[in-house]
Amino acid sequence: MTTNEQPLALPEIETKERILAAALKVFGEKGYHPATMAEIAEAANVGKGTLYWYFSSKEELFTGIIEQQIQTVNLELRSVLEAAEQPFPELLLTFTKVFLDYSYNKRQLSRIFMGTPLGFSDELRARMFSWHKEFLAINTELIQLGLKKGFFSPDLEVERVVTAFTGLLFAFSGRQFMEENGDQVEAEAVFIRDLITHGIAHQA
Amino acid sequence: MTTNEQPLALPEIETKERILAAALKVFGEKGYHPATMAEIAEAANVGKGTLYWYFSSKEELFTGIIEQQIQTVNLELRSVLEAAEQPFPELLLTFTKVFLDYSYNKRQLSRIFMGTPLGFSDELRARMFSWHKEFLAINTELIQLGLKKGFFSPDLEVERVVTAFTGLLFAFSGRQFMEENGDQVEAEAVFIRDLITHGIAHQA
DNA sequence: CTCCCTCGACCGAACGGTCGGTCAGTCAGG
DNA sequence: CCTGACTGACCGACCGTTCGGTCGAGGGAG
Repeated sequence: MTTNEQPLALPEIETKERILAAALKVFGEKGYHPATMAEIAEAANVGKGTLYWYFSSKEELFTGIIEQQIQTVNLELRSVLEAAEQPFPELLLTFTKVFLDYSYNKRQLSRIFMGTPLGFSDELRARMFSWHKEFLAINTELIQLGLKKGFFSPDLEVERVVTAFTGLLFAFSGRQFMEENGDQVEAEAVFIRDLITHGIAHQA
Repeated sequence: MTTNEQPLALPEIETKERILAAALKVFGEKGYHPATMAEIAEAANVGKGTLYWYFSSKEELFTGIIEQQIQTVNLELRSVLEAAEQPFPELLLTFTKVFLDYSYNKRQLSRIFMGTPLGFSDELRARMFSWHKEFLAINTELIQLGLKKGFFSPDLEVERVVTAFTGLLFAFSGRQFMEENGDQVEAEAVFIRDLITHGIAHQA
């Protein structure tokens, strides 16, 4: 109990982490179908067979990496909702910033996540569907919190608001085709909050 | 000159149209990579070789079909901008409606268009990039028109507004993962216009 | 009208290449 | 010397593309 601190990192874990990181990179750069296992193996500095020691298939590797990433964002977002005694516009701002921060840093994730959910096995498609629903659920919580706090008019359709909000999040997180002028997270989050609260027409 | 009216439709044209329609369908359902030429051929009721009589490669077939579709939307959108003596909020509404109408009917297109631009040849990637830029250009025209008409405050960053607007368009056109409650085009377009003009907070 | 030749749209078996997945084997550590 | 992490040559399935060939319409000659 005294000797085995953390010095010798279990090689098992290290390799698995290396594979996951490489998979995120390669899947993020090329998308699911064009990414090859050989490429991932090379990027992880392991043999192709090693991938199959840790993961039973390309799909499992893919779902593994995505689920891990999504849980990270979702956790962060949920913690924003929990610590929510700020007034709603502040909350909206923080939420937006957390999301944008995350997706600027892990650009690959949003690329994959935004990507067409097409041409996958039924199982994978269902999985992606449920990820998306979970993400929508968190956003719905946010919006409903706004409703409860009297920020939104009660006759607004929640689903519609959620669609709009996530659309804005994705649009600013992605900029997938364009060059990045990232790290304007603050300004962009403010813009989104303002757009939602009072619009962007010249005069009120 | 008197006899050869249009009775015998040139079989050539008919087949090519059939292939294009089949390609739109299959690419739209599965995305670029998982779609196979065999599948497209089957859907078009032609032999696989026939595809190569009309198109020199899978990529060319793909770019052909997309370019045709995109030009259609772009043309419609531009015509909205041209006939623009309406006040700006009306214009915004019409523009949005046209876009949503189109993409509800041709759902495949927006799926492909929104899809990850990943794992393509450099040439195809560049092509997709330019399609996207063209679409952004049209939206920029719209926003700039709003600026000229004094609808937007002059110190708003145009690019930011365009990003937000296209994000909203895509979010409502897509609903890619969700069931469709389409044909609410009118209501959704109104929602977007209102969001932009005065926000959706409870009181002004 | 008929025979035959030409032509080009169309076909699908086959080819070459790629990729996910396998497995017999290696080797370091205990 | 056993165990288990790890390897990479290899396999079979699949896919884009090619190519030799079919078929039927058109048209010219008899």
